[in-house]
Amino acid sequence: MSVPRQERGPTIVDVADLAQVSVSTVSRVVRKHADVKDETRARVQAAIDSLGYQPSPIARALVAGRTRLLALLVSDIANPFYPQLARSVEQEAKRGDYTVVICNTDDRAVETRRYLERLLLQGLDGVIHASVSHDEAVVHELLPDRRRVVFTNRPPTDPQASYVVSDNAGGAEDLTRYLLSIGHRRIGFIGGPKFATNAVARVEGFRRVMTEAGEPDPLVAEGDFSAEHGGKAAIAWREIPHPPTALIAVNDSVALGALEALIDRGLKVPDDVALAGFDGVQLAASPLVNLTTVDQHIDRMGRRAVRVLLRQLGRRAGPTASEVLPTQLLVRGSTDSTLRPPLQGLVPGRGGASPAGGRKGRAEKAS
Amino acid sequence: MSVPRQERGPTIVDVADLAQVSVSTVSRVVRKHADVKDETRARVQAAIDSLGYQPSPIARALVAGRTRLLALLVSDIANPFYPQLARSVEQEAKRGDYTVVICNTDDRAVETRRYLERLLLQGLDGVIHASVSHDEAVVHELLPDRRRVVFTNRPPTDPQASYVVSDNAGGAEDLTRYLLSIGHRRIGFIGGPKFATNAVARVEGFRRVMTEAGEPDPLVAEGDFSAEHGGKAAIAWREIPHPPTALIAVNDSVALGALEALIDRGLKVPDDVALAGFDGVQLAASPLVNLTTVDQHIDRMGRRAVRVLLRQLGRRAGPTASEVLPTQLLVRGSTDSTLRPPLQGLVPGRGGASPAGGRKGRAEKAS
DNA sequence: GTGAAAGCGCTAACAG
DNA sequence: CTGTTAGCGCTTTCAC
Repeated sequence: MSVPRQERGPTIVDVADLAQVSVSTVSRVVRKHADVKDETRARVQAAIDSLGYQPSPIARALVAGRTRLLALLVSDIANPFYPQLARSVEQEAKRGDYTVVICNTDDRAVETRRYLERLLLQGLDGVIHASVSHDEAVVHELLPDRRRVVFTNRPPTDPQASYVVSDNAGGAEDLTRYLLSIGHRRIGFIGGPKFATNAVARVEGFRRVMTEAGEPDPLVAEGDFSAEHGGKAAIAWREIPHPPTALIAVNDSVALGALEALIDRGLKVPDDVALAGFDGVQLAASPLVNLTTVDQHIDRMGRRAVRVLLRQLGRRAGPTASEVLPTQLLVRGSTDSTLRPPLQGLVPGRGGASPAGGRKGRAEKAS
Repeated sequence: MSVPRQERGPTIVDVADLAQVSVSTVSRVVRKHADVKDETRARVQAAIDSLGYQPSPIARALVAGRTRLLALLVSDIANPFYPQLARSVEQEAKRGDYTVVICNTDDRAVETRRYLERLLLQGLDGVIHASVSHDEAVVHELLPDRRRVVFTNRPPTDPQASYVVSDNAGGAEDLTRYLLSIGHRRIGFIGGPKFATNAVARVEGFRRVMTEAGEPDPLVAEGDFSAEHGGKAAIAWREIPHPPTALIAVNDSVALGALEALIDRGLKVPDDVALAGFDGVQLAASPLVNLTTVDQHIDRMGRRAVRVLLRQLGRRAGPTASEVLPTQLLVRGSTDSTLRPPLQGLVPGRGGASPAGGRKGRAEKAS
């Protein structure tokens, strides 16, 4: 393993030599810490500038036990929800002079463990946990200090744990009420895995409202967060006696899978079946998709999560903090045919008619 | 800044004490380096196990000047191309016991500089540069050792630089020839920024084939990689005297933007205008999109890039290596109406006809 | 105000 | 085969 060694720049000793002071004085100047005589400070600063000296984070980390490194744990970077979250997390972290590492867990606790073990040894300072895996125990085991972690996207079980999540149940309630209000009675919920507490909360909200509406035992399909699951569930329900007239997917990705599968079967959305998602990813707003959804304000959630984490990291004994953010229902063409439907009527060259074309109503209306 | 200090686990000294040997012996055992008597090794190993000792990467990095940390520079994690690339890069890096940090440059050289400065100080070992920004000079300035960087996605200018890229020109040529072969003469190319060498190569391939076909001055719209740009260019060309009958977008994201804009105007794809992309992102295969594209085999590209980088990192004097990977044309409904068109004929509830439904031909055929 | 000295946890000669 | 000895580059008492 004769690997090339990183060339190092000037060290604190070089600066000290040049400025004719001790290293401790240089250290003080660099950290603008204790009192240093103005003149000395100036001399040291000049030496720093002329050498282009920059302190080594590695050495600092060795001494301080801190790295200004945060990890963002996501389920699947290929699910558009996570890149959106990642961008906002990264941006906010940058403002606090932290760097973010993105880690894909694939919702497997073993991956959570792998990353955490590795990065903690590497000197990780904190974790933004946006993955929904059944791994809370692992996190608490590896990071017993609750202040170093903030859960987002899904609420944690541990009452001590810090989190920034959406009002998942409330959002699902709003959405369900809306579907009932436009006349749907048979509504199917394409759910996520039962270890995902955000998915569970959404199902609960749905169930609650349905029960209130006199539909105490609505259709619910458990599964994972894959588009395939969405597609399969949507199709399976076409075969049953009284197929649902509306579907709610546990998130936009699953909704997209359902939409694709429905299209594949030649079904019309929203006329044959209405469809809604949850998250509010950008893609859902595309005219190709035009999906009714519950907006989590992903950017805000990411920003808030970082703020909360940095606050906890910043003081010695501060308690953990938590936030529940409101959601917003976005009604689009996939449930409301007076708006543009998910898909314009573009038909193959031979046969089939084309629609009126152009816009049909506003593309979207907030709840 | 009274920040909580990371609790540290047992150190090498603890192990040495327990095993009644010197730290160097422990170090040897840990690194399975020099010869250690079996009995000693066993004793040390027992101590390691009982203490649950794990060496500190930070201290190692301080001594070795290496961290087993790689950075993946991407233009925009929200462009589906990059998450797909990131997954394969991450996976391959994991196999070599490296950890990958994903960095968004937004295609701004200043961001490249920011990340690189920061991470190099942090002890970054190598860089997979998949962002296409005009920042090659910055990279070479900050990382003069060419072995520490591999460019992917876009070919670098520096002849010494290592890279793993697709045959961008060739892919564009294949695509253009295909469009000509199905009868298109007026083809518009929605290009990217001129600082992006991959985009430039694609335009060149396009121009070459068009010239050969007797269309020496085809439509080309320069711009950025945004979906907006795709939409605007596609629309703008509807207004000119002889609008193109086919469009090629510099990548799938731009193509998606164009598709959305065309739909928005009530135009039919591929009948009013055919549309193709470049990249081969998963979304392009969706029945909602069904986009003809040039497959870059993103996963393979990411894997190869990591391999090349790790090889260069691994030996002291090995020369830099480079690879150009072949592409594959994927013909789908956005250019071939005998396949399923991008959008099934789903029309609003009132008015408009619905299509035959079900599949129309194979969803896709390789070139 | 400033400096000297002792590490942080590990690796890497160099001796035995 | 194994131990001793220097550091890696920085922070941090504790003196002066």
